[in-house]
Amino acid sequence: MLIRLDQTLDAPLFEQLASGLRASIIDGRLSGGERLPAARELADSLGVNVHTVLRAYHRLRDERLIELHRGRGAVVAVRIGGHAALAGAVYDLVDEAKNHELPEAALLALISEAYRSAPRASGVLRPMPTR
Amino acid sequence: MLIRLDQTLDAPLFEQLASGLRASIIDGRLSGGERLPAARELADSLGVNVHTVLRAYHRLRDERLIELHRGRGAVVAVRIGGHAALAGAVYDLVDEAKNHELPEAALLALISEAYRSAPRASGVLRPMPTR
DNA sequence: ACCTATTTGTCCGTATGTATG
DNA sequence: CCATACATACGGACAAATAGG
Repeated sequence: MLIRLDQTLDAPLFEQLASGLRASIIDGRLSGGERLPAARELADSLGVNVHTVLRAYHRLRDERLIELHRGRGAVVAVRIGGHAALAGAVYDLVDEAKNHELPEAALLALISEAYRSAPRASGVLRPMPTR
Repeated sequence: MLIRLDQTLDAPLFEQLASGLRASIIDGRLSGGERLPAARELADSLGVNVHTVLRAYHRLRDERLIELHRGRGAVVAVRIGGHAALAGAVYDLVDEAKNHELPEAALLALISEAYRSAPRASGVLRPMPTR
Protein backbone atom coordinates (compact mmCIF):
# COMPACT_ATOMS: atom_id res chain seq x y z
CA MET A 1 0.00 0.00 0.00
CA LEU A 2 3.02 2.20 0.47
CA ILE A 3 1.60 4.69 2.87
CA ARG A 4 3.57 5.85 5.79
CA LEU A 5 2.22 7.66 8.78
CA ASP A 6 4.33 9.89 10.91
CA GLN A 7 3.16 10.44 14.43
CA THR A 8 5.46 13.42 14.85
CA LEU A 9 3.89 15.48 12.07
CA ASP A 10 1.30 17.99 13.12
CA ALA A 11 -1.09 16.63 10.52
CA PRO A 12 -3.52 14.15 12.09
CA LEU A 13 -3.01 10.49 11.30
CA PHE A 14 -6.38 10.07 9.63
CA GLU A 15 -5.62 13.04 7.40
CA GLN A 16 -2.20 11.72 6.46
CA LEU A 17 -3.83 8.46 5.54
CA ALA A 18 -6.64 10.12 3.58
CA SER A 19 -4.13 12.29 1.74
CA GLY A 20 -1.97 9.34 0.85
CA LEU A 21 -4.86 7.30 -0.45
CA ARG A 22 -6.29 10.30 -2.26
CA ALA A 23 -3.01 10.91 -4.02
CA SER A 24 -2.85 7.26 -5.05
CA ILE A 25 -6.34 7.41 -6.47
CA ILE A 26 -5.89 10.71 -8.23
CA ASP A 27 -2.71 9.76 -10.01
CA GLY A 28 -3.94 6.31 -10.88
CA ARG A 29 -1.82 4.09 -8.67
CA LEU A 30 -5.18 2.91 -7.45
CA SER A 31 -7.63 2.50 -10.26
CA GLY A 32 -11.41 2.44 -10.36
CA GLY A 33 -13.00 -0.70 -8.99
CA GLU A 34 -9.91 -1.67 -7.10
CA ARG A 35 -10.49 -2.79 -3.55
CA LEU A 36 -8.79 -1.19 -0.61
CA PRO A 37 -7.71 -3.26 2.38
CA ALA A 38 -10.29 -3.86 5.07
CA ALA A 39 -10.15 -1.13 7.67
CA ARG A 40 -9.04 -3.43 10.45
CA GLU A 41 -6.44 -5.01 8.25
CA LEU A 42 -4.97 -1.70 7.17
CA ALA A 43 -5.09 -0.44 10.71
CA ASP A 44 -3.07 -3.39 11.91
CA SER A 45 -0.50 -3.04 9.17
CA LEU A 46 -0.11 0.67 9.91
CA GLY A 47 -0.17 0.27 13.66
CA VAL A 48 -3.12 2.56 14.19
CA ASN A 49 -6.65 2.13 15.45
CA VAL A 50 -9.46 0.94 13.20
CA HIS A 51 -11.38 4.13 13.83
CA THR A 52 -8.52 6.16 12.46
CA VAL A 53 -8.60 4.23 9.20
CA LEU A 54 -12.38 4.38 9.05
CA ARG A 55 -12.26 8.11 9.52
CA ALA A 56 -9.95 8.41 6.54
CA TYR A 57 -12.17 6.10 4.52
CA HIS A 58 -15.25 8.13 5.41
CA ARG A 59 -13.48 11.28 4.33
CA LEU A 60 -12.71 9.78 0.94
CA ARG A 61 -16.26 8.55 0.65
CA ASP A 62 -17.52 12.07 1.29
CA GLU A 63 -15.29 13.18 -1.55
CA ARG A 64 -16.79 10.46 -3.72
CA LEU A 65 -13.38 8.91 -4.26
CA ILE A 66 -14.28 5.55 -2.78
CA GLU A 67 -17.41 3.60 -1.98
CA LEU A 68 -17.97 1.78 1.27
CA HIS A 69 -20.27 -1.16 1.76
CA ARG A 70 -20.74 -3.45 4.68
CA GLY A 71 -19.37 -6.86 4.05
CA ARG A 72 -17.76 -5.72 0.83
CA GLY A 73 -15.17 -3.24 1.96
CA ALA A 74 -13.85 -0.10 0.33
CA VAL A 75 -13.65 0.17 -3.43
CA VAL A 76 -12.16 2.95 -5.52
CA ALA A 77 -15.01 4.72 -7.24
CA VAL A 78 -15.36 4.40 -10.94
CA ARG A 79 -15.90 7.92 -12.08
CA ILE A 80 -17.61 7.55 -15.38
CA GLY A 81 -19.64 10.60 -16.18
CA GLY A 82 -18.70 12.21 -12.93
CA HIS A 83 -19.50 15.49 -14.54
CA ALA A 84 -23.01 14.27 -15.18
CA ALA A 85 -23.61 13.86 -11.49
CA LEU A 86 -22.16 17.30 -11.04
CA ALA A 87 -24.57 18.72 -13.57
CA GLY A 88 -27.43 17.20 -11.60
CA ALA A 89 -26.19 18.89 -8.47
CA VAL A 90 -26.00 22.16 -10.36
CA TYR A 91 -29.64 21.96 -11.37
CA ASP A 92 -30.68 21.06 -7.84
CA LEU A 93 -28.84 24.06 -6.51
CA VAL A 94 -30.24 26.47 -9.05
CA ASP A 95 -33.69 25.10 -8.40
CA GLU A 96 -33.33 25.79 -4.71
CA ALA A 97 -31.88 29.21 -5.38
CA LYS A 98 -34.93 30.07 -7.44
CA ASN A 99 -37.17 28.88 -4.66
CA HIS A 100 -35.42 31.37 -2.43
CA GLU A 101 -35.73 34.00 -5.11
CA LEU A 102 -32.01 34.39 -5.15
CA PRO A 103 -30.85 36.32 -8.24
CA GLU A 104 -28.45 34.63 -10.59
CA ALA A 105 -25.73 37.17 -9.90
CA ALA A 106 -25.97 36.52 -6.18
CA LEU A 107 -25.56 32.80 -6.65
CA LEU A 108 -22.61 33.33 -8.95
CA ALA A 109 -21.01 35.52 -6.32
CA LEU A 110 -21.55 32.86 -3.69
CA ILE A 111 -19.97 30.28 -5.94
CA SER A 112 -16.95 32.43 -6.60
CA GLU A 113 -16.51 33.12 -2.95
CA ALA A 114 -16.82 29.46 -2.11
CA TYR A 115 -14.15 28.67 -4.67
CA ARG A 116 -11.78 31.04 -2.97
CA SER A 117 -12.53 30.12 0.60
CA ALA A 118 -13.30 26.43 0.73
CA PRO A 119 -10.09 24.45 0.88
CA ARG A 120 -11.58 21.67 2.95
CA ALA A 121 -12.68 18.63 1.07
CA SER A 122 -10.73 18.47 -2.11
CA GLY A 123 -7.15 17.95 -1.15
CA VAL A 124 -6.50 17.41 -4.83
CA LEU A 125 -4.74 20.70 -5.15
CA ARG A 126 -3.11 20.38 -1.80
CA PRO A 127 0.28 18.70 -1.69
CA MET A 128 0.78 15.87 0.70
CA PRO A 129 2.56 16.88 3.84
CA THR A 130 6.12 15.81 3.20
CA ARG A 131 8.29 15.24 6.15
CA MET B 1 -33.11 22.43 23.37
CA LEU B 2 -36.18 20.32 22.78
CA ILE B 3 -34.65 17.49 20.85
CA ARG B 4 -35.68 13.97 21.44
CA LEU B 5 -33.78 10.92 20.37
CA ASP B 6 -35.42 7.61 19.81
CA GLN B 7 -33.21 4.60 20.09
CA THR B 8 -35.81 2.40 18.39
CA LEU B 9 -35.86 4.37 15.14
CA ASP B 10 -33.67 3.04 12.40
CA ALA B 11 -32.14 6.46 11.93
CA PRO B 12 -28.85 6.72 13.82
CA LEU B 13 -28.80 8.82 16.96
CA PHE B 14 -26.25 11.29 15.61
CA GLU B 15 -28.39 11.79 12.52
CA GLN B 16 -31.53 12.34 14.53
CA LEU B 17 -29.67 14.92 16.55
CA ALA B 18 -28.21 16.61 13.49
CA SER B 19 -31.63 16.72 11.87
CA GLY B 20 -33.21 18.24 14.93
CA LEU B 21 -30.58 20.91 15.28
CA ARG B 22 -30.62 21.59 11.56
CA ALA B 23 -34.35 22.11 11.61
CA SER B 24 -34.02 24.49 14.54
CA ILE B 25 -31.41 26.51 12.73
CA ILE B 26 -33.20 26.60 9.42
CA ASP B 27 -36.49 27.78 10.80
CA GLY B 28 -34.90 30.29 13.11
CA ARG B 29 -35.51 28.78 16.55
CA LEU B 30 -31.75 28.99 16.78
CA SER B 31 -30.42 32.19 15.35
CA GLY B 32 -27.04 33.19 14.05
CA GLY B 33 -24.39 33.71 16.69
CA GLU B 34 -26.27 31.72 19.23
CA ARG B 35 -24.23 29.22 21.18
CA LEU B 36 -25.11 25.55 21.28
CA PRO B 37 -24.60 23.54 24.44
CA ALA B 38 -21.21 22.02 24.97
CA ALA B 39 -21.04 18.57 23.48
CA ARG B 40 -20.54 16.86 26.81
CA GLU B 41 -23.34 18.81 28.37
CA LEU B 42 -25.78 18.02 25.60
CA ALA B 43 -24.67 14.42 25.60
CA ASP B 44 -25.42 14.10 29.30
CA SER B 45 -28.80 15.73 28.98
CA LEU B 46 -29.71 13.44 26.11
CA GLY B 47 -28.25 10.35 27.67
CA VAL B 48 -25.86 9.65 24.83
CA ASN B 49 -22.13 9.62 24.40
CA VAL B 50 -20.12 12.76 23.68
CA HIS B 51 -18.94 11.33 20.38
CA THR B 52 -22.48 10.99 19.20
CA VAL B 53 -23.10 14.68 19.79
CA LEU B 54 -19.77 15.64 18.28
CA ARG B 55 -20.57 13.61 15.22
CA ALA B 56 -23.78 15.55 14.77
CA TYR B 57 -21.92 18.81 15.35
CA HIS B 58 -19.33 17.87 12.75
CA ARG B 59 -22.07 17.11 10.28
CA LEU B 60 -23.58 20.53 10.78
CA ARG B 61 -20.17 22.13 10.51
CA ASP B 62 -19.65 20.39 7.17
CA GLU B 63 -22.93 21.91 6.09
CA ARG B 64 -21.67 25.29 7.24
CA LEU B 65 -24.59 25.62 9.62
CA ILE B 66 -22.48 25.92 12.73
CA GLU B 67 -18.91 26.76 13.60
CA LEU B 68 -16.82 24.79 16.04
CA HIS B 69 -13.90 26.20 17.95
CA ARG B 70 -11.81 24.69 20.70
CA GLY B 71 -12.52 26.21 24.02
CA ARG B 72 -15.40 28.20 22.62
CA GLY B 73 -17.91 25.58 21.67
CA ALA B 74 -20.43 25.43 18.87
CA VAL B 75 -22.02 28.57 17.49
CA VAL B 76 -24.76 28.91 14.91
CA ALA B 77 -23.22 30.37 11.79
CA VAL B 78 -24.09 33.93 10.97
CA ARG B 79 -24.93 34.11 7.33
CA ILE B 80 -24.88 37.46 5.73
CA GLY B 81 -27.51 37.03 3.14
CA GLY B 82 -28.64 33.85 1.56
CA HIS B 83 -30.35 30.96 3.20
CA ALA B 84 -28.20 28.70 5.31
CA ALA B 85 -29.22 25.54 3.53
CA LEU B 86 -28.51 27.22 0.26
CA ALA B 87 -25.11 28.32 1.43
CA GLY B 88 -24.40 24.79 2.50
CA ALA B 89 -25.45 23.47 -0.87
CA VAL B 90 -23.18 25.99 -2.56
CA TYR B 91 -20.19 24.79 -0.61
CA ASP B 92 -21.07 21.18 -1.27
CA LEU B 93 -21.29 21.85 -4.96
CA VAL B 94 -18.02 23.73 -5.08
CA ASP B 95 -16.35 20.98 -3.09
CA GLU B 96 -17.53 18.44 -5.57
CA ALA B 97 -16.54 20.61 -8.49
CA LYS B 98 -13.06 20.83 -7.07
CA ASN B 99 -12.95 17.09 -6.65
CA HIS B 100 -13.71 16.83 -10.34
CA GLU B 101 -11.07 19.45 -10.99
CA LEU B 102 -13.68 21.56 -12.68
CA PRO B 103 -12.46 25.14 -13.12
CA GLU B 104 -14.44 27.93 -11.51
CA ALA B 105 -15.35 29.43 -14.84
CA ALA B 106 -16.80 26.15 -16.02
CA LEU B 107 -19.00 25.84 -12.96
CA LEU B 108 -20.18 29.42 -13.33
CA ALA B 109 -21.11 28.70 -16.92
CA LEU B 110 -23.09 25.65 -15.84
CA ILE B 111 -24.90 27.72 -13.25
CA SER B 112 -25.81 30.43 -15.72
CA GLU B 113 -27.08 27.90 -18.18
CA ALA B 114 -29.14 26.17 -15.52
CA TYR B 115 -30.67 29.49 -14.58
CA ARG B 116 -31.84 30.07 -18.11
CA SER B 117 -33.14 26.59 -18.77
CA ALA B 118 -34.62 25.39 -15.50
CA PRO B 119 -38.16 26.68 -15.46
CA ARG B 120 -39.93 24.98 -12.65
CA ALA B 121 -39.76 25.61 -8.94
CA SER B 122 -40.61 22.61 -6.84
CA GLY B 123 -40.97 24.47 -3.57
CA VAL B 124 -40.22 21.25 -1.82
CA LEU B 125 -37.11 20.90 0.22
CA ARG B 126 -35.07 17.94 -0.71
CA PRO B 127 -34.87 15.28 1.97
CA MET B 128 -31.68 15.06 3.89
CA PRO B 129 -28.97 13.14 2.11
CA THR B 130 -28.79 9.80 3.83
CA ARG B 131 -25.28 9.22 2.81
C1' DA C 1 -33.02 -21.85 2.82
C1' DC C 2 -29.38 -21.82 6.29
C1' DC C 3 -25.29 -20.87 8.23
C1' DT C 4 -20.87 -18.57 8.68
C1' DA C 5 -17.21 -15.39 7.88
C1' DT C 6 -16.25 -10.83 6.48
C1' DT C 7 -16.58 -5.94 6.86
C1' DT C 8 -18.47 -1.60 7.65
C1' DG C 9 -21.86 1.16 10.84
C1' DT C 10 -22.90 2.78 15.12
C1' DC C 11 -22.22 3.56 19.86
C1' DC C 12 -19.99 3.60 24.09
C1' DG C 13 -15.93 4.61 27.10
C1' DT C 14 -11.36 6.72 28.17
C1' DA C 15 -7.28 9.46 27.66
C1' DT C 16 -4.49 13.15 26.04
C1' DG C 17 -3.64 17.28 23.40
C1' DT C 18 -4.57 22.16 22.35
C1' DA C 19 -6.76 26.55 21.40
C1' DT C 20 -9.74 29.81 23.89
C1' DG C 21 -10.95 32.95 27.42
C1' DC D 1 -2.30 29.81 35.63
C1' DC D 2 -6.60 27.63 35.16
C1' DA D 3 -11.12 26.09 33.52
C1' DT D 4 -13.58 25.22 29.28
C1' DA D 5 -14.46 22.56 25.22
C1' DC D 6 -13.38 20.72 20.87
C1' DA D 7 -9.76 17.46 18.26
C1' DT D 8 -7.59 13.36 17.99
C1' DA D 9 -6.67 8.67 19.01
C1' DC D 10 -7.11 4.67 21.39
C1' DG D 11 -10.01 0.66 22.96
C1' DG D 12 -14.17 -2.50 22.91
C1' DA D 13 -18.96 -4.13 21.80
C1' DC D 14 -22.80 -5.28 19.04
C1' DA D 15 -25.68 -4.65 14.83
C1' DA D 16 -26.38 -5.13 9.91
C1' DA D 17 -25.29 -6.01 5.13
C1' DT D 18 -22.70 -8.85 2.03
C1' DA D 19 -20.82 -12.95 0.02
C1' DG D 20 -19.97 -17.71 -0.23
C1' DG D 21 -20.49 -22.47 1.04
